[in-house]
Amino acid sequence: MITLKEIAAEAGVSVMTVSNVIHKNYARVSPATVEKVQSIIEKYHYVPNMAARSLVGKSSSIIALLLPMWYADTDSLLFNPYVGMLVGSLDMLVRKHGYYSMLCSFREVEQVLSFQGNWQIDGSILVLPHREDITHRLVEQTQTPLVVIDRRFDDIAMNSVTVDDQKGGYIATKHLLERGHRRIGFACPGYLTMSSVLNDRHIGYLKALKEYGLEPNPRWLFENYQQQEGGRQIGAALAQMDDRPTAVVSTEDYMACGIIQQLIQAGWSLPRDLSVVGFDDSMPSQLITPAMTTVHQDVRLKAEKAFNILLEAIKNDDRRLNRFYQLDVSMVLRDSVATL
Amino acid sequence: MITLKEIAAEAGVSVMTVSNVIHKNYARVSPATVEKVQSIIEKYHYVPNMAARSLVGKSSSIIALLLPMWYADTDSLLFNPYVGMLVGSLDMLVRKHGYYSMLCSFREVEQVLSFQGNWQIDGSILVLPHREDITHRLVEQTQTPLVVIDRRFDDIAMNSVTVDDQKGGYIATKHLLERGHRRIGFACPGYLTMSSVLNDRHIGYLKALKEYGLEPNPRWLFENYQQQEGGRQIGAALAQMDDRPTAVVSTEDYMACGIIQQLIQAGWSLPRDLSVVGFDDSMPSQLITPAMTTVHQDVRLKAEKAFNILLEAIKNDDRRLNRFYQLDVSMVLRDSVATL
DNA sequence: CTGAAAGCGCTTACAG
DNA sequence: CTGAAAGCGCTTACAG
Repeated sequence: MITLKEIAAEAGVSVMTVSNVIHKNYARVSPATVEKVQSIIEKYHYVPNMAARSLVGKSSSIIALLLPMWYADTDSLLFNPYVGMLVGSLDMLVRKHGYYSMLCSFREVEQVLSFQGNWQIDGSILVLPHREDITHRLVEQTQTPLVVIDRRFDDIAMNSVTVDDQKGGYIATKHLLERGHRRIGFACPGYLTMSSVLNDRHIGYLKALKEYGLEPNPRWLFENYQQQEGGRQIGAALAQMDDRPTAVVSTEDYMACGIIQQLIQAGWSLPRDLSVVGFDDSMPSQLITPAMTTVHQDVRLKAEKAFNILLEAIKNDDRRLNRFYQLDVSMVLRDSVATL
Repeated sequence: MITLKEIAAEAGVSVMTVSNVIHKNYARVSPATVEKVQSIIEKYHYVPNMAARSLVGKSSSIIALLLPMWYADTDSLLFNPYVGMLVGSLDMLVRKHGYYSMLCSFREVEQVLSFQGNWQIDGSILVLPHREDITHRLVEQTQTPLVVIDRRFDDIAMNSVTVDDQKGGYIATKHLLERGHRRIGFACPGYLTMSSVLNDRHIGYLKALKEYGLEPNPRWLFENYQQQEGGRQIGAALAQMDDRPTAVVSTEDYMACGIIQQLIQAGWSLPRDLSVVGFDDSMPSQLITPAMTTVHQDVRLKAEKAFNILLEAIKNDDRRLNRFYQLDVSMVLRDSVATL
């Protein structure tokens, strides 16, 4: 690895002249010198040492992608395909803008703060922050710009990008109502009251029912484990019920998949015997049969909005600009809803 | 952010004594001094500046996770759930061993080399390297330890972890043969001859057929687009055939999902009308109905083996130790194969 | 047990 | 247009 010093020696100029050429401060260097230095740079494939830059400058060019490990000790958040999609999209933006992505799996706020200090991170993006307490403390204590995806607090200045979850719950339910359903259940993981995301989706559900003059039936609120396992349990419960709904809105595609799978295995014909609407339009929703009608969110756009806010916060050197973007949602109609 | 210098000043000792305390060189510092310095470190939550360390030492503590962008210009490799699983597993190991993960999406070898120089990367792991030419050049030209996952070259020293693909193709086919099938097709993406991975799976398939005295039927070699789309095309083709197989081995779960989905939509009953075996045991294989019988590979173990080899290469300061590990595969029996 | 010195590769004022 | 100097935060010999 060749250094500025060696280039300077070979060109017979000072180190800072080479530095000026690299940074294209051509006003400060004669064209002849520029050319000479340039050719040596190319000859040796000079690449700057970012550690040295980071040390002297105020910027490290590193963006931290914060991945909480609040679910399982041995699982990475990247096992979740939605997170893969989000992190992948973010990384492409990071690279495109000349930054570098570092992964930071963490359990405690302190780990993030250490990490940020270790690398003089320019900014961070937090993904899938289900734990409200830790997220709140992180927002309070971070010393560098931070954007939180999928979570917003009203009592503190913060940057975030969320999805219009209320609308999502609303249009999912409304779609079923328009197809003639009046007995509509709601399926979600068992921490409905703890998660504003889930809670908003539920509020949207209630709102749509109300518009049709319907009362929610408490027996049709299915709280269970998350993902497929919970869905299978709910499917099994549905199969046992006398007074069952004709349709279910699920707050997760994976849970909806579990419901569908369980019932098909029990011999039901879907969507005839039960209509299901999922949430997120994640990959399996189009792989299963019947392909799932679901609430779509644009994950790439989400990444873009988050990154743009982060960029702005970095430029303004303001760790909490208090910027906010709410993504729209839309229905993707496939085959898991029957018209009554 | 407090620095060594400031801690030294407050403790009334030299910078290098503080450094010795941090590195636990207690033999070189009196217990009283250790305690005094320790308390100041804790009081101010000192964290080392990794850029400075990287600059002075030989190690940056950064591991690069190399993600080729040879598929689509706008897609990250992390959109692939298998890659998410792998990268997530790797990141957990990286963190556990005191390293840091940087993502490096790239298209050309030169980008990787620059990246490695920029950050004085300690080591790199390359994931999903379908492009043989670029991978080969990368192995030749890398200046730092590198482990390649899923690809091996015989003409050059390299570190790699692969899967016993030949065995995979063999046991998948054998399973069908044991269940009474004699008319068995093979479905794969259209670059069978270019990919040693796919080719090995095909060799295993042929070997199993041969054991049963069967000739492969060229009409039952289905090459198509990759993933679900190709599977759907193959499903459509199968639906049209007169002389069709009773079972298909697919080199990809996603492709197998497409086949299954297409045929169910065409009114077929699976596995009665067609048996399907997938490959990889990726997440959707258990979400669909019928749940898919597939060849399982242990992605976590794969990550572990790759990381261990990398660690060894780093310790030995040898960029091409020429270490190699081949993962075993096994059948996961679910519901997509009928007994004839 | 403790410290003064040199240096990693770069950038940032400053002087000419 | 060009350069000498200082310094970012740390570690590594070396001397005592």
